[in-house]
Amino acid sequence: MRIATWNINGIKARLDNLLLWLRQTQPDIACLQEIKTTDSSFPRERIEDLGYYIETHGQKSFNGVALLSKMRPDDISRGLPQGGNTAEDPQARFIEGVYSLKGRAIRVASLYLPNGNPVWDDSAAEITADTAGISKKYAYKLAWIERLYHFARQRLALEEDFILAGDYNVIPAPQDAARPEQWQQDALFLPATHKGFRKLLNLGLTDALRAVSNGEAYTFWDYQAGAWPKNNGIRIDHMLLSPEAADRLRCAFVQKEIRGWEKASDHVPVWIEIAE
DNA sequence: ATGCCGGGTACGACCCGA
Repeated sequence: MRIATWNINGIKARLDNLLLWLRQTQPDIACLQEIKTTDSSFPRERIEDLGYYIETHGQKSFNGVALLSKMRPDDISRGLPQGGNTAEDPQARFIEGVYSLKGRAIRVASLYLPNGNPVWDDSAAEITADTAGISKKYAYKLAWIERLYHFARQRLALEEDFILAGDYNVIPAPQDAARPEQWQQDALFLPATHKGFRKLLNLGLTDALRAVSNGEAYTFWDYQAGAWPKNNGIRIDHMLLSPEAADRLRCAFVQKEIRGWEKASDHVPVWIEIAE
């Protein structure tokens, strides 16, 4: 079974690329991020014509995530639980599907973790020992990682195949950036960001790409400043696996060449193969 | 280079991304 994740940076602008990719790569489940549209405006027909079920959690203009799957999902949930806080998250960044694979349940989530920049600005958040002077955007990112931690801890207790896939906006280590010195003060690389990501991994999740290779595996190249021709990339799209899913991991790939396509997204797809 | 490109909104510039 092939499961993929791709931040497509706008479903309407990327529909032809998405259809071409679906035909070529044939993912059984595809996690999309930054669909940048509402559920009712999502262009369903040509994707359904390729044999995919579509589940979306969208909003107007920004964010938005989706799950495409060749099998019908048994259950779908939208939004990351707030953990004690009943307020709805106004940003559409999380959707989870439950699928049946030869009698087993497999849970796959598509997530778009907040960017968090600028880290320091005038809209200082609540002052605490850990967060003095940081922006509301960075505070939201750190809180979102903490919410994801609590969610993952609950899911891991089920001891099922569970895959957390998406755009994490986290560069895990210096080797995951062509120019790590450029990211030292960035929300994608700051110590507090790494601390949250490590806490998540330390629950027992496996970073699928790093489980199969220590080599260069960038997934994002900025549109600006010739980042793509210079290969000034970063690895920020990840697939984290429960121990049950990691046991079945066969391979993991980054489809780097797709960054060179006409009208490319600034992210490329990542996919894994899981033994059935 | 706190904005070099590109998408969305909506039709003139702004907001946003990483």
